[in-house]
Amino acid sequence: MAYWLFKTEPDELSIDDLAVEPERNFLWDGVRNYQARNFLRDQVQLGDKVFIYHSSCKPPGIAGIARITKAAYPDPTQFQPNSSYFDAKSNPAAPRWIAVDVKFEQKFDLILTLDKLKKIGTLNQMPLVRKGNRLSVMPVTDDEWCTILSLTALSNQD
DNA sequence: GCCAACGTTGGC
DNA sequence: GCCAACGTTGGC
Repeated sequence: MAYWLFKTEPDELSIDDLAVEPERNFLWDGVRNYQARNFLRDQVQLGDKVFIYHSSCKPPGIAGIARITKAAYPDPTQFQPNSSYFDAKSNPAAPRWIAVDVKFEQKFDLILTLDKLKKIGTLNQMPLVRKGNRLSVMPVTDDEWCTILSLTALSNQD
């Protein structure tokens, strides 16, 4: 089993949205970046755990955990003309964009803010904390996963 | 709302 | 294949 971090704008889909329907498998769609797509297509597997990161909000940070409940399949929104994710150049015979399904696992009591993550030296290899980073699907190492979990445990005691 | 950083596009 | 122009991301 591997670990990941997925970015989402909470206006679109938040950890709270997942938590409201904890048994539902949510389509994780709209990934339109090749590096992120390649991770989804080639490496994300059923059962993997995912940090859900809220971006473009105050404060940005990791809000909780989800689990992969369906591995790579064609993102249906690329073929839906009225979707904002529609891609006229994608061919149904060879779909360009990939989706997965996720399911709620856990919401952190407190959001683990980007500001706090940046202060942890051992996390400085994560693309997330790098200036200008835009990768919306990224791998998380075992060590990083454990470090981040320990931070939530600490912050939740405060 | 600003803008730096980055990825993509398309002319050449 | 280069690279300027453009559009998007996402923190601030």
